[in-house]
Amino acid sequence: MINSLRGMNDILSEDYERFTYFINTATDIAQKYGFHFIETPLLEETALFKRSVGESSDIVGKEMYQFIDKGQNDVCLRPEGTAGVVRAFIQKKLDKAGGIQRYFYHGSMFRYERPQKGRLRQFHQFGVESFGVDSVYEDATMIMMVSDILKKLGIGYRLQLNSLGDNNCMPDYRNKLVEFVQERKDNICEDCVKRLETNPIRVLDCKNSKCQELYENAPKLLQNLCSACEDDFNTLKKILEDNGIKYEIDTNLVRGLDYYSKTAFEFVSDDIGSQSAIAGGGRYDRLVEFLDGRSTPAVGFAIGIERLMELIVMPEASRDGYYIGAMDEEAVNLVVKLAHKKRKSDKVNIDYKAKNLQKHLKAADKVNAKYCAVIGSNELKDATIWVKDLENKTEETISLEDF
RNA sequence: GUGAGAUUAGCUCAGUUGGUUAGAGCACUGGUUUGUGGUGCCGGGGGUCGCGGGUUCGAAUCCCGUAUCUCACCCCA
Repeated sequence: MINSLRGMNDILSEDYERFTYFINTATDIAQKYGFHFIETPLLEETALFKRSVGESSDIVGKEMYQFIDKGQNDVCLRPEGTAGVVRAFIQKKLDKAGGIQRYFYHGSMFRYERPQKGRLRQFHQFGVESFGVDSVYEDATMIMMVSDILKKLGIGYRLQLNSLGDNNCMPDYRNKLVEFVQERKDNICEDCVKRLETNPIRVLDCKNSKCQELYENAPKLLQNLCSACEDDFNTLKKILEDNGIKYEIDTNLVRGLDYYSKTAFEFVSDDIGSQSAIAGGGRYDRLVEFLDGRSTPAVGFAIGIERLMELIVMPEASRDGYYIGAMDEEAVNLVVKLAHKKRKSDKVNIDYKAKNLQKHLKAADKVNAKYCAVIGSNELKDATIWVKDLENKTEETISLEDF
């Protein structure tokens, strides 16, 4: 027997219902915010992710499904969605077109990791990218959108906020931090020593409690912002407060992808185990330029669908459509014909075997049909059909023409 | 990549110190006082006990390997 690969799941039945319910509600909300769907390839040139996500990140460094294709191209399955959308944005010359472009997408992402709760090798994200708006109102709008989606799905969350600064203040801050950490180099963990070289900001995010103790008095990002960044951050907080969205400031929140600047946010759930980040995003004003486009401000977020699955509160399934059955072998043909006709307007389940009434009612109940319609020898005789409303428990026998 | 625990019927799980044809509930299916469901009664099918080796007269049970799942670390959605 051949099984699916490690960390790659089939989605069917109830899971699929949940999955599509999520996609539908998220899509609906994104469209209400004025976003348009975009689909980008699952396979991209490896260089795209090396440049955007960053070679120092774990995602690119050790988690990519990367290979050389038959044309000797270095390609990989996308590990995240933003890079592809930005690539498309530039390729279609929308950066030159100016104005505002807003997109949403959903689809499979691939990371070669050890699977655990809330983490798969092929997983699904729903994401949104907005180009051409430098106002912090857009950042707030992103957060409101995630909040709307989660609320609509009945999911509780905590919102964590931080500002990563911009080209103006970040380099200075980074130097300060490096200096601070260098002085304590002998006592920090191996990973942090590495981070010092590759991406020093990430030491803040280190899970090692000894390191965290040492960094407690480290210079804080938020206290080293330039006035423009600080103003924006304060405005953002104000907008969120005005719109009734609670947040926590987390000065150590560092997004794992290199392209973020200024606003960074993460939605976390306390109900799903250790992989608690259910959505994350922020501003990435430098990325378009970095990928050879004309400098364009941008913000976005992504939601991890699998992590939400068990948290989604599904609306109650109501009875729907018809179940049609025959009690007489001779009526089966007729039943098939009726189902074909009825399916033009309603959902119809049908049984091809003649059975007694009790069996049909049970079967109709099982598929959650609203009506159970049955033809037996009596009905066959006078060209009628017996229809029972399973919800209201009423029944009637009507002519086939009226059915 | 590291660590821990699992893997027996479609699903959830029993299986006593290794000992005859491996069980239950649910699901599926058939019958039922001859046409009324979600909540009756009686019956039936379905498992090479994850896979591959080994120990033994004998292995679901003990040992080794391997795959997958789960949880955690790391990282992230």
